[in-house]
Amino acid sequence: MIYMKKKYYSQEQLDIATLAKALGHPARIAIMDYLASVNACICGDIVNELPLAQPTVSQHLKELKNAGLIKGSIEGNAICYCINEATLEKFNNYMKHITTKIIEKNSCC
Amino acid sequence: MIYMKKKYYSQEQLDIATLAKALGHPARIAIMDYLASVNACICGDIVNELPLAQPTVSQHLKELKNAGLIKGSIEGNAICYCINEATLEKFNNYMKHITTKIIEKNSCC
DNA sequence: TTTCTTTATCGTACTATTGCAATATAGCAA
DNA sequence: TTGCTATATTGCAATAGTACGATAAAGAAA
Repeated sequence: MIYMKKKYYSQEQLDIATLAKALGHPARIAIMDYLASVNACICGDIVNELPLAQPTVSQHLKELKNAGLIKGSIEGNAICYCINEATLEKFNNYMKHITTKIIEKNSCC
Repeated sequence: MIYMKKKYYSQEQLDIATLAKALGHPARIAIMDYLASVNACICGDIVNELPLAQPTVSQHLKELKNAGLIKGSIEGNAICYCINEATLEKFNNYMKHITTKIIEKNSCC
């Protein structure tokens, strides 16, 4: 018997997957780490912090920015990047939500 | 002037990126959602839950399993999957850690 | 103005991911 | 045994991601 496929993806599932995907590369995790650890918002120092060429770092920054995980503001001829707390919070809440749901139940394996 | 690249990625950064990458697809988020919401650990019902063919679902389950996000146990000729809480917790802790670091500082943009 | 500095974009090569039909495997039922 | 059910694997086509050299853009400095 052929079953009907029950559903496509919800907007929330799409959103969370986009955020996770943006975080799904060590270079981008390293950028987030770095931005979180630096007192002020630093721009192109990230290039010196990573084992990657400048265009590659720029590309990773663009992806993080597109996902809403970081913000960039122009400062002279440099650009100041920093983490967008709100987006990170949204992601954390979703993950916490899933985790809580499991802990409430008795898992069977 | 040519700067030396300061570092490569830490093991933690590699691990977290792997977890994020595994979560970086709506189908795999939907699987996690479903596993979290179902009272008992269900196996191939996931195929009926998603708009994907069985081999594709099997592939996504394999990736989640490889990342350590889910566990599978054989039950007759079926396989019972469930979320690996420990891995999810590890991921959540890391994300929480980054978020906390930012909130402590005054971000500048 | 010219030059330097900083970041973004383009073009391209390479690699990885996604999805599925077909097939294989493995246990259960008869 | 044969057939059925549940998953996994293979093979392949299409798409997406990664990395970087070359170059562009745009403000700062001289």
